[in-house]
Amino acid sequence: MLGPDFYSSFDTLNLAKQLLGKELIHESPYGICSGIIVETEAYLFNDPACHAFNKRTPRNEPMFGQAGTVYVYQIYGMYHCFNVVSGKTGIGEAVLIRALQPVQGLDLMKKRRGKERELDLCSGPGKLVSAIGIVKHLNFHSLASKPFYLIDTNFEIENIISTTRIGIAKGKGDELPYRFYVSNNKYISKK
DNA sequence: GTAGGGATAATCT
DNA sequence: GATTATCCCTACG
Repeated sequence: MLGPDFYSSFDTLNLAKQLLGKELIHESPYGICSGIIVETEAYLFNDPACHAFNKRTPRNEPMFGQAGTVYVYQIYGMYHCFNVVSGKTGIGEAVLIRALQPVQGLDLMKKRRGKERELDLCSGPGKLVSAIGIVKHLNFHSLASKPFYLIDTNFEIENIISTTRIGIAKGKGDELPYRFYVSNNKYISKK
């Protein structure tokens, strides 16, 4: 299991890249699901798209905690997104996990998602949250402990592609190259 | 296979 | 009252 020092050893942009190739594991009461992280986005404190850009509020409070804290929030009234808090404690920054390559618990993921194709399980931030059973309850959880944590792997990464982020309004940080994904991986959310 | 739009509610102003 | 770090279905070629 990756410990607290892993998350605090990098600034937010570098952590976003370091998270690629790590295996995210959730041991829920219904079973274990996991996947390799293949796509991330960084959100910095001085970045208009960051939830913590304006000020500290009840919703973004986890972002100001220790690096490695879980930040889960609801979006569009129906979906949840999962972030890994990054940077120094007291500064609101985080890395959005956008896609996984499924590894363990495929049957449970298919059941939770109501989809059969592997490509439809974790190829988007809302999808992967649903697939591996992340719930609002895990907000503020530390990824350095069970039941929700990361491990290192031997996953081979040829190259990391850096592009602009998905779903950001024009003029609100849409031009920043803060999206990262594993090249030639078919499980990413989109090209 | 791809483009367009509707669903749906917490959060903040 | 506006906004939103999304997903899925439908229509069309």
